[in-house]
Amino acid sequence: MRHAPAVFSRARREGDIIDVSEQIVRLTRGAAEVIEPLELRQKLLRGRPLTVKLGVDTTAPVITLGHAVAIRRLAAFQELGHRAIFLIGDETARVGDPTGRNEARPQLNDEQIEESAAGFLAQIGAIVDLEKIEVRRNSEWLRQLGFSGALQLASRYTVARMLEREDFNKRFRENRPIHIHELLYPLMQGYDSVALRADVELGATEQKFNLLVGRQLQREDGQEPQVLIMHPILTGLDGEQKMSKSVGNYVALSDSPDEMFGKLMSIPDRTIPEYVQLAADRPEDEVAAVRNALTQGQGNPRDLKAKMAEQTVALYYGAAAAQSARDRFDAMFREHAAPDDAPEISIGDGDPRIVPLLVRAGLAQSTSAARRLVADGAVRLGEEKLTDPGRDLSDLAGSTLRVGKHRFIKLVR
RNA sequence: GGAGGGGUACCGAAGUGGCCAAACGGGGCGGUCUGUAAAAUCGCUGGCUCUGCCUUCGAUGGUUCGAAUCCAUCCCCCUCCA
Repeated sequence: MRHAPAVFSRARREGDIIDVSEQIVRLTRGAAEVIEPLELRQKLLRGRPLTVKLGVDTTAPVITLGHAVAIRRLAAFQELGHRAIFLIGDETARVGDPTGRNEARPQLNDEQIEESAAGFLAQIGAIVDLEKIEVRRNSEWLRQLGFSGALQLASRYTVARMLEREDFNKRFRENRPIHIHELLYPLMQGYDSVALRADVELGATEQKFNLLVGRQLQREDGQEPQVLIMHPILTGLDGEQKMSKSVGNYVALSDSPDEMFGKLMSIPDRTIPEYVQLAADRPEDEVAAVRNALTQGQGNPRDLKAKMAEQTVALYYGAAAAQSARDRFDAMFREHAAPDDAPEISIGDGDPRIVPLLVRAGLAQSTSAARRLVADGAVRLGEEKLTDPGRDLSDLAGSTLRVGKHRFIKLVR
């Protein structure tokens, strides 16, 4: 992102003095598009806190690093002393946002909505200080609107303009159903910005249409239109589809440091810069440095990836935990060393033969599966593969077996 | 309201009387290799007292020496027309 030369207007926040240009760099880090950058500068130059709104789909049961991208940006505003509003679309959840879907989302009842919102807030505590952030619900104003108010809102937009939106357009062309209430969704979201008198709205690039509706409605209401800061959509671990729970290519904020680190190490090399930017949330010059190193073949991509993974884990668990997750990963996957805390299984507790023992240890779901593991050569004692399914392990008390790439059990009497 | 299409293993999808524990693809697991839980490549992927036996193809009941495949009833999805 490029900006005009530094303007020396200053905002005073929590004892720090941060000039506007520096603020812009921090607030738009990782952004794909800002509408309009100049307006953002003007708003900041006034030196008063901006009202920033992030609407979230709190119905997601698991918060991923993908969700975290936007939330981190909201946190950045809050840290700089702005008024950060986390907007729960409780009323819109009753409608079902069609964005990014090819069909209508299910409509939820109040109980489901509150339950998922509570779960959502509990998970994002690692990113934002919930004490300092304002949590609002759009039912506050949407319910007061009433039917006539809704009609008035609906009269501000035409069907043709709504159909400009790609997903609606596609469904319309393909003769697939578009429910009338779905057409109202962008208006509801836009009206949220009017009701909050938002200066800035954050959202993913796929939200652009809805975000722009907010600008228009504010203009019609006589307000200064909000600035849109849109972030890219984080690619999932598979390097193909966007990160989501349903695809299964995700890292959850609730993942342990080890899980988080390991999952991040599985991304394809070409997505490393994207992750440095959006997952590790590093500044633009660092992202550029990584991108250069990769294209010019400097250094091992593996090491760049490990650094990114460590930085990302550190955001949620701190530097020490991230470092030790990295150490454990190296020990387990590079050196194939047994961890100190390998689970123990008692040979004496039942059949001492290898097949039933694997089942008892939970390393195979059935006797048949255990037989397959043994036949495949997945079970080894040091360098020796144990391939006899009838092998009696009574004499091996005290040794550690490795099963597959990274599972270990310690045999005890 | 009318007409039609479909429900098969974790998912998608073949199979329409025996050669079917059920092709193929994905996913998962494992071997080799490696820079990693990447890529590539090979193998496995219902259960068991495992060269054999038992259970499975929406549900139930039939026909048959024999059924995922035929018949009956029921349950559930979808499309088109109105």
